[in-house]
Amino acid sequence: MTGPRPHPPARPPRGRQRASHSLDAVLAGAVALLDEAGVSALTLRALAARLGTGVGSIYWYVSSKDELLDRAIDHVLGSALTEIEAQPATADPIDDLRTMAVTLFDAIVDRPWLGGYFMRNTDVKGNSLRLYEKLGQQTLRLGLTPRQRFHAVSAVVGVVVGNAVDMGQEPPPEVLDGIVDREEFLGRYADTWRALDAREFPFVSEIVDEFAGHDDKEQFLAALELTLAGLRLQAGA
Amino acid sequence: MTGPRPHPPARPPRGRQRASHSLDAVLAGAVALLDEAGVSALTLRALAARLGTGVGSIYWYVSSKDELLDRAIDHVLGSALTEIEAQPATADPIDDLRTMAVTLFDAIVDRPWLGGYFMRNTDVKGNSLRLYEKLGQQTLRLGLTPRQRFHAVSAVVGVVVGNAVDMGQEPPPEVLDGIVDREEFLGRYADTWRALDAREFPFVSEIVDEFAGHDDKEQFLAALELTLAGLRLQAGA
DNA sequence: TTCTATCATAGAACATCGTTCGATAATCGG
DNA sequence: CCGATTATCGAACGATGTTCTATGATAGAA
Repeated sequence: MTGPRPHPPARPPRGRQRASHSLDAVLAGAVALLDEAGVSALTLRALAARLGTGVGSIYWYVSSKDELLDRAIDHVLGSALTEIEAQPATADPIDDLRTMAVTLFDAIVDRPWLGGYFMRNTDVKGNSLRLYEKLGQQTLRLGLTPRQRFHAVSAVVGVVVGNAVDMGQEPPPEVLDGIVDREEFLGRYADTWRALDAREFPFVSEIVDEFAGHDDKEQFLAALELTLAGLRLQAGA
Repeated sequence: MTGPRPHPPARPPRGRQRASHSLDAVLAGAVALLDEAGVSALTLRALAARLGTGVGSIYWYVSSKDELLDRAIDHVLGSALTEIEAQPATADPIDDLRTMAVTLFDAIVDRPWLGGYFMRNTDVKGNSLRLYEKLGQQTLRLGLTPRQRFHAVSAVVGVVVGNAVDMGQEPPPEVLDGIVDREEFLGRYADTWRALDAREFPFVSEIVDEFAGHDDKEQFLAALELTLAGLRLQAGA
């Protein structure tokens, strides 16, 4: 084994690039890994390899992997935030609340790995807090007590999170490798349900077809509609 | 280093105990570890030490750590299921739905580690599916389409999950060690929020006091009430 | 009783991961 | 030109999930 070979510059040192890797580059690489293969693919070594640096370098920009994940999440939440801020306000706060929630959900559809870690850190300076604020501002236009407002936003966020964690689960290897598509996977699952005794499982038996062809987005929208209906009722009273 | 010392019987081989460690014993040990210090404490080596065996033995009962976790979850969900099955049905399906959801949530309050992994596997033969069925049976008493029933149950489960994942997060070390209690931790968090500009963060500023003294259970109940109200509206129409 | 196939156990060994650490450039103010 | 700061790299460490082989226990067959 050769000793530690000192510093073969990974990049041509030409030009004046002060820092060959900024924090943004590290975050972008992390997000790319997450997008490609989920949370399990985000590895310090894999990230270093993608950036063409060593593992130690990453720790100069970030103090731990947890912080790396937090910052990566905040990074992508920034896009959702600007998108939400661009949406014009209508006369109905609850309609606006729905639009925002849908935007959030869509962001998670695009990046399923977000599902499990969404709203992990409501840090000041973070985009989570701004998102939270944006949602809350709509409740300020409703005739509610502060506590009701607080609970209303929590409920809406809860609906988003509750429906997103399902998607956050890493799909089984056979569908990830493309051997089996999602439709067939769901179909197999449904078949095991169909084999159940309809007397012991009357509900599952009745909705198995709905499950077999179910759309996550539609499912989320239905759940959102229920809490928004409840909220409208509460605000009207 | 001494060589592999063969087989010091971990248990007195008296009596007729066929297997000194049953699957139930392994699961009980896993649950105990989870209850004591969360998911990060569930380690094959820690579990082996607690059971007084070797790591390899555990793999005789379980094929992977994922399966171990799945089975441990299903193990504790069994208690929740029997508790739910013991609840007498009332005349109002939605009231029963609420009772069941609360029971589920309470189970997660007792075992915060459940939060993140709740409803991970709706395997046949598993208690998740039976729980799902039990919830669904209440919707069968409502005037809804199959799709609406399917969505209703998903919504209720979503509320439970959405409010449970927050609790599933492992608390920071300082509160886990008892140096700082939860109240003070929340208080510090709230203080950083209070320092925000009220013009830029009108909502957060208004609800910061609600947040500082908020109760997870109450928050969950409020969210649940909203979707149940929406559901009642839908069933009535 | 003895033999043998199966049940069950134990822990070393391996690959991978997050993290730490010291060595070493590159850069810049003085 | 020099010290301090900034930035980089990869070896090494400890912990973890998993595999593997060796071995003891057990029960039925001979």
